[in-house]
Amino acid sequence: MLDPQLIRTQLDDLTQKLFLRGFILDHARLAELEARRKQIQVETEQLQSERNKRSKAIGQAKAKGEDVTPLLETVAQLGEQLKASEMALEDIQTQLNDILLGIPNLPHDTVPIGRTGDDNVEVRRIGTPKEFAFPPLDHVDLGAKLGQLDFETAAKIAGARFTLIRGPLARLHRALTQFMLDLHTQEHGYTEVYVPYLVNADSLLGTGQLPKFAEDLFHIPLQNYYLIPTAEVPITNIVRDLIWKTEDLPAKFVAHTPCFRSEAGSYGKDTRGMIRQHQFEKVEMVQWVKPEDSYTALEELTAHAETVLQRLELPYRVVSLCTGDLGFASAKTYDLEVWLPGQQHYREISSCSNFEAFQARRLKARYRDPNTKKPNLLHTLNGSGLAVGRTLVAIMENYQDEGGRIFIPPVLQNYLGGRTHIQ
RNA sequence: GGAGAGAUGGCCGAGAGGCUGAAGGCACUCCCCUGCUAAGGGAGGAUGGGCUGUAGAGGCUCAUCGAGGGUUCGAAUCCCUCUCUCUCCGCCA
Repeated sequence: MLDPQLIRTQLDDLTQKLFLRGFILDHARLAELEARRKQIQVETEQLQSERNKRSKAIGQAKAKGEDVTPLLETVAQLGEQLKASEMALEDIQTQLNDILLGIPNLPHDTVPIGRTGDDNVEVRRIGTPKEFAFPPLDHVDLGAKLGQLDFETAAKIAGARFTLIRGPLARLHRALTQFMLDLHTQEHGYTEVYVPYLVNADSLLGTGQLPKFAEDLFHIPLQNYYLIPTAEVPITNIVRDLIWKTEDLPAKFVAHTPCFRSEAGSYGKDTRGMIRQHQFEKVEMVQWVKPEDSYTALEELTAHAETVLQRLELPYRVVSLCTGDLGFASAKTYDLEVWLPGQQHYREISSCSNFEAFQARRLKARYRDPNTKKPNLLHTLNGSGLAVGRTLVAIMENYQDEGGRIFIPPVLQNYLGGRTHIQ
């Protein structure tokens, strides 16, 4: 959520910045609602003040043993008036709040301006795609050849967009999460957390998935739980409604969780293979930091994710998302895209974002500023480190040989009991 | 699932219709005292919002005692619903 002050004081500027990311703000309606809000709120508070004064007087008169009936008469219609005013205020505040909750974050000044993914800017490219002496297969064919990747059985058990992995490949998949967690906890200073995979609506509201993106989520209506679409939700909500100890900043947490996404609206997109699934594993890094540190933190967080790719010796590039491609809550995002020989394309494998105070405002996530001694909103960040399923895909495709064997990257071999390849 | 108890400021903990935005304590900030530390004395201080403004100085004001409704001129305090926590029994990985 944006600072409501911006709507009062810098509506034009705001409208313009939001336009850059493709969001049309209903400027006139907002201005009108805001004017009415101001009038009604002042009115309501005056009435409340009046009521408080008179009630206090009644109490004092009563204490002295005086007759209070004349005083009671003077308050008689005040109650009705107040009730009507309060209802009007509540109504308008609900309207304003609904609008506010639907407004995306403002892009940071360093975010490239553009409309679609084609306008994203490549920041750097690390590693060189391997030249294969044969036409490299994609992971689906490789998995079928190995007999270890089975989409048909998964479809029977659950439906489309699910995967069944067998044997050594399943172990490799598990090894990847262990490797990633070990790296981030042992070398990057993150605290591992185990979190709920089902969350309530408040948590999703806090991180920004609700109310706008309900159709992307799996919802369990009976108990009113939602399956998490990313560990960002449970981890970031650790700070909800808290004043975090300033000496415990920056806070850095990492978790491995499954992620569940309905993928509504992506029909026909990435239908082949395990690139886009209803259920996938991810190792997620989350930080909350002082506002002045958040852009340094974004660079560090991105580097932490990159380290995974570097250790796995996978070629990748870093892309700065343009204003039009930015996620709803993000002020700035770097995507890491790994090279997939089977597709001859770089594909997103991690997304690292700085949300500034956008989530923190919804979450009431604060710290005490040592200078002012006042609570202040934190900045939150997160990034995948990495998406495990896609990492498995990347390893299969980049480490295949002509016979369809998959070599295991050296850093992973210990996690697989010394195994050097899968066949 | 059954029976009971509870939820109050950064933390602990009183309060049981009006003078309580909330005693007391801890932690915190400032001052005094002390050779240093410890101890002691004094002062301050919740959070969020609105209006005004010499616009992070001030002034006025509203809301908030788990959440949401209700009763009342007036609710932390009474009533209803919900959530969560704890204890005992049952069940279970």
